[in-house]
Amino acid sequence: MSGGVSIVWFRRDLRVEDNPALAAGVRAGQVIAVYIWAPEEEGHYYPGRVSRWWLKQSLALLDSSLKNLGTSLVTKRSTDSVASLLEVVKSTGATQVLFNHLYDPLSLVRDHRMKEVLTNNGIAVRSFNADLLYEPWEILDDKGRPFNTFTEFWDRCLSMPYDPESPQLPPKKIISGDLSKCPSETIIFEDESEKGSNALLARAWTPGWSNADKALAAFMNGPLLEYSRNRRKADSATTSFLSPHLHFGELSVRKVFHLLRIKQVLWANEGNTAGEESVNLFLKSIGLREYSRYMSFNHPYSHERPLLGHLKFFPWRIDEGYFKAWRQGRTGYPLVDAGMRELWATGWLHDRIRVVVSSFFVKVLQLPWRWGMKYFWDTLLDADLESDALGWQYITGTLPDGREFDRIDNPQFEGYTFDPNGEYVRRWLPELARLPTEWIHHPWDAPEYVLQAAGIELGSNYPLPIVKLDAAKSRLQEALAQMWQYEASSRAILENGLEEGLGDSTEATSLIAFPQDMDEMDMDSNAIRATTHTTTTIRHYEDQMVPSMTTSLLRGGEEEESSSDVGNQAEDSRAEVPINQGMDDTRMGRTDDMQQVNDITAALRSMDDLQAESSNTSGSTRERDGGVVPVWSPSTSSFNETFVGEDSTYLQRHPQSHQLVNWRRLSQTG
DNA sequence: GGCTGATTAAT
DNA sequence: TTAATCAGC
Repeated sequence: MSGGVSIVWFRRDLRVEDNPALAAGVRAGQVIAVYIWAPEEEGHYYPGRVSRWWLKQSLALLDSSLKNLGTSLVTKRSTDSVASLLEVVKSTGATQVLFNHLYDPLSLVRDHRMKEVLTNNGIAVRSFNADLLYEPWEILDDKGRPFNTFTEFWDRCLSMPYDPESPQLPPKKIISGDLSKCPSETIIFEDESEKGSNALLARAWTPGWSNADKALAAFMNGPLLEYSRNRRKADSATTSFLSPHLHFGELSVRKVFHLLRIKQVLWANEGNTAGEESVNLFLKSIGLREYSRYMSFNHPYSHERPLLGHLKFFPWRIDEGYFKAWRQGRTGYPLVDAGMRELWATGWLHDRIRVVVSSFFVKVLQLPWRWGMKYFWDTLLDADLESDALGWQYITGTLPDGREFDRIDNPQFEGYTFDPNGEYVRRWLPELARLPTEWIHHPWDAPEYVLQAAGIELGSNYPLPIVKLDAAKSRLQEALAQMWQYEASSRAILENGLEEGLGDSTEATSLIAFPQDMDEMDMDSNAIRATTHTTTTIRHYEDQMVPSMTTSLLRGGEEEESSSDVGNQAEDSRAEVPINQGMDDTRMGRTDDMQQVNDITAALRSMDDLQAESSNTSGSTRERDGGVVPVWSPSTSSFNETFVGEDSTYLQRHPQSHQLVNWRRLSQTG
């Protein structure tokens, strides 16, 4: 292979350090580094404004690093990244393509297709792990099945018989391939209207892999020590600020892991238990990121479907007024509103506050969790499909180890926990700045003279609670009762064998469309065309395993009518929304009966999908450093047996729930 | 040192 | 809510 030309396809691995694909290219001879911008392939998940801003800076820094090493980054604007890649291969005479793995559902499918297309064109394709401590298929329980609770997963990660790969140094020099026939194309990452807002971001953030390294050092030499003590503050100053760097792969998580471990040993030797504990906690948050990829790989639809089936029947409120009030920070609950204002203003939110606002969204407002997830996607600087899907499913209670759905968190109490002095609220809600701490998290209880002295007129310059908590509690009980009822009737339909007629006669989907005021954007059907047949290619150990996904499963995303940029919409309409003077519950639209019928039929349909799923592919094993690593197969992935285990307390308390999505039963029939 | 009620964190 | 840890007896 020496002397050959390799394409190194950069995606979310925007670093030269500890980048296995790049290193392999350098070893093999000449390198052509390529970045392809094809956001239309992301469908609904076209990157938001702040995310694009970050990407632009990060690519510029990567390019300059590559230039110092001897080549430069070729950028391409495309609507079909596989076709573009093939073009680059042909125009440069490359003989192999190297890339690092991604685990979001769209990438899994696209990368698999890419591999097939290139291989059919006689091009060698090799892929690597650069994003995780361990590949998802390496972490299995004693029976060889994937874990379905985080704690078990993470315990296993920390007790693996072999350590995560050690981070590699950057190459000293790159021999560039001939770029003359492969010119870069200009990529437009921001439009004129976005530039003003983006200018502010540069004050707080410095994207790019070398800056990520500095941020890591700053965190490890500073806030890390106090991490366990400080993590309960709404104030972000004590967090690592690494998540956007990690999202774009500017920072190697393996490097983070190894450095943390070294630090931990040092502190342990000094008897510094607080420091030791802090490292454990921070590692856990790294672990959650790992787990999000793990879940996405094993359940490639988890960004749009609840993993516990009964939630399909929850009667979400399709209420754009609620949605808007939440986005604008006008719910009347100061901690929630402060969070939403901070998110809007900065693209950032402390993890604790993300939990607060999303829990409020799902349980008090009863809005569909995917709307909230989409808004996070559009506005967060560290927007990350896998992490956000995991987070929202956790909050919604659709994971076996998620929060319990029927418990409503109280923003007032959370306020005094996370923001005891009200500083956070005062910073983001200037209209409440003069309110004494005693009332800062529940202004609706404040005596009139206190409000007057603080210049607050509730319902005028700050809203009354959009929904009172006791009302929210009873509404939630009703909704849950309804959910179980729908679930029971759909189960009855199933057991009576009526599913065929229903399942085939409708195009319904269990997905609730994003609000109509978002721009329509169709998915590129090529991008999500699933491969239902199996290739017999021999896998290299570093190869990407591909969970098989049926077309019908993926089509859920296509069929959906909607949307792209919630964030822009929010911006446009921000000023127009009057303060909500305590909304009348009866005005709130529920998903109507038709929607419920659709949901039920869709649930039935998805069972067909699952059955189709289980008939695909076959498993095998292969060597890895002397150990045997299972290759992905349906029996170790996805849909069978998962979440019906006895280990889930939620399911124990709600035994009805797993009748519907009993994947063990499904895979037997499939 | 062991019991008991309070506190807290929970993926 | 519950399990685990902690303070105080």
